Parts: sequence; C-alpha cells; structure tokens
Amino acid sequence: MSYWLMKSEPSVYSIDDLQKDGFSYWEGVRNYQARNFMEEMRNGDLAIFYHSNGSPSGAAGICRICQEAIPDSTAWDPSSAYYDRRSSPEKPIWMMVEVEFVEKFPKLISLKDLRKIPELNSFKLLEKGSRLSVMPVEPQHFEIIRKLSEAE
DNA sequence: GCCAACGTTGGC
DNA sequence: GCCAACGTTGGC
Repeated sequence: MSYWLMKSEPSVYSIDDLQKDGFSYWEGVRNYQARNFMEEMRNGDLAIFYHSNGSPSGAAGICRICQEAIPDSTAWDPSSAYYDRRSSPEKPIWMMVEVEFVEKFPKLISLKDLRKIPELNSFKLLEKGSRLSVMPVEPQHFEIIRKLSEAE
C-alpha cells in the first residue's frame, strides 16, 4: 500500500465537494510525471487531499483510491477545459483515477504549519518550486500529517 | 494580480 | 540535442 498527495484548487473542487459527493474522478491532470504517479496508484492507497491556491493552502483531508487509472475522457471532449486534441479514445494520453472520501481534517493544516515540522524537511511538497499536482508521500510523512490533524 | 519556478514547444 | 520563448502552477 502506498501513500500519495493530490492537489486541487478548492475553488474548483474542494474536500467539502468530495465529502458531499462521496466519490470523484480525478480528471484534468495534464502533466506526465503526475500522470505516471497516478498509473502507479492501487485500490486502497490513501492520499492527502491538498488545497492549492487556497486561503490558506494546505492539507485538507484524506481520500482513498477506489478505481485505478483509466483513460481521462475529458481529454477528447472539445467542450472540456481539459481538452487535448492529441488524445483520443483509441490512443489516450491522459489518465485519471477515482477517489473516495475518507475524512476531512477538523482544521486545515496550512502550508506554513507543515513547514514548521522538522520531520517534514525532506517532503517533496515543501521543496522550493515544487509544482507537481500528484506525488508520492513517504509513509512516515503521511503519519506525521495525520497525527497533526488530530492535535488540538 | 504579481512573479518565480518549472514544463513544453519548436526553430535551428 | 540545444535553448529561447512561451504557457502554467501556485504561493503570496
């Protein structure tokens, strides 16, 4: 079992939206590295739901992978914001997984707070210039963040 | 809205 | 294969 972090802009799709929906396809990823990570995801893997471009940004909750990578059909939908004419049902370029709501943290753990934790020094998310929207998370890092969410 | 950091594209 | 130009991400 592996751990991941997945970013979403709360103005587009937030942890509250996922809580309400229960499940959601993670469509619209248009970065090869992020796509490759999604292809590695297995049913039952857990992911931190991260709010990017939020006020503030930070870890908002946890979701579980419930459908392994399948072609992202928004890529061949001309009316979609994620349309990519290079992709087709015959030759899909982009993939998506489906995630299931697990929990919303009682309080968002802001990026600023994450940076205060010495044990998270090597966390990829916190590296300068890190922009990847889907990334693996070390099990010990995942545990630290989950524990942080229980504090106070 | 600004802008640094990064990824992608395309001319050569 | 190099690299300049351009587009995007995301913190602030």
